[in-house]
Amino acid sequence: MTESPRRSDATRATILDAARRRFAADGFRRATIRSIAADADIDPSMVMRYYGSKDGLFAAAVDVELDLPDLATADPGTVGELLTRQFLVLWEQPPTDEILLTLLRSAVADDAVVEKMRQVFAGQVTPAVLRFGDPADAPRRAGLVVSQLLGLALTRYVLRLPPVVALTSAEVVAEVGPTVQRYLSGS
Amino acid sequence: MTESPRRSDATRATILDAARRRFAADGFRRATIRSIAADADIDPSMVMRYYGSKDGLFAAAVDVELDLPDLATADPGTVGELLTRQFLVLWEQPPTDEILLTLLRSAVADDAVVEKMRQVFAGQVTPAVLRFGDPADAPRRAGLVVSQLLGLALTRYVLRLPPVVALTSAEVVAEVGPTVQRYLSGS
DNA sequence: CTAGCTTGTCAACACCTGTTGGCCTACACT
DNA sequence: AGTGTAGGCCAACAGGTGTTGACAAGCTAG
Repeated sequence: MTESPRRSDATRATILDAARRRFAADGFRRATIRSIAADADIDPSMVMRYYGSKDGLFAAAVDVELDLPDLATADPGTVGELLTRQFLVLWEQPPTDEILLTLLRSAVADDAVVEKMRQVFAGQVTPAVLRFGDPADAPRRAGLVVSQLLGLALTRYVLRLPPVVALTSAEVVAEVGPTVQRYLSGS
Repeated sequence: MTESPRRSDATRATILDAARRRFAADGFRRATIRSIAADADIDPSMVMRYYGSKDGLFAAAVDVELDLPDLATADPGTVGELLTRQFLVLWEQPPTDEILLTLLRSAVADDAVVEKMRQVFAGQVTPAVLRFGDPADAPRRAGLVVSQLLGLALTRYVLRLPPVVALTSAEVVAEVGPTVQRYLSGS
């Protein structure tokens, strides 16, 4: 059943890699097919051949799996810190770091990406919160948690506000963790 | 000393108004001079005549005065709620609502706008926090406060996550206010 | 009334974008 | 060895961008 690996798979992966980097650095609109192709040392028309269009390439580049921890089996007293720590890992380690940065950078400019972020929220974040506490107000609690965590990502990785960048991972967990904990537990 | 009002001042203001709306709706890159001119019922070249360039127009459009409350004279016990409430007003009332949306939408795509946001942070937010509590760690506390408040703006006004949009102003103040309070007071 | 400056329009420029089709090269199979 | 096909490159397209300059109308000062 498994397709035999073709010669082109390498270039395909190279393109996707360059695309992720460019999208992360420049956002969807500023990142051009030509610049991505140049980074991958390939002709722009190859990008079209393999991914159909710029939109197709973008869709392939931002397919992300958050792998959030199971909050149901976690220690209820430190679940806020756990989630915050995992969030930092996602944003600072390949391959999700570039993907998430891309999503956030592009969400502001394109409505289609906003929709994609809502999907990630509804499909991956809310279900995780749903396994903790009262299911009735889970969406509301998930929304508050995300407002804090995405704000952290925005100020730390996009705007790079110096005092927020200066915080160590442990400090972030210590400061922001309790906030997430309070939102999760239902204030 | 005051310049006599010219006939062109009206068009000038019309252009700036249309620009703010377009920038807020589409972000810097997607908002074109032609579309702004069309909204203002004016020729594109007029925009250039009055504002020099698209960058000049943008700079004029995002000149913002936050008018944050004086935290030194406020009740130290409710200063978090006070700041959160004022933040909501800024984001939901003209003329700052469109300006702030523009800044946030464009900051993600353009490094120059990121710099502008850092300036607003350093020039208007940090000084306000500086008037409350220990000056030594004021930048750090200001950074944490902004991480929560900008995250709120991001999820509520840009991504429009349904559960966050559904919150009333009073609910936002009740949920987020204590977080801001804790950050301000130094956890 | 006339001269001059302001306000505005029109057309064009040079550039960059995503996208397409034709062509060459080199491998793989018979 | 010969041939078909996949991988890759080049040149061009149509459309949209910010920006510019020349030119027409209209108000205002002398």
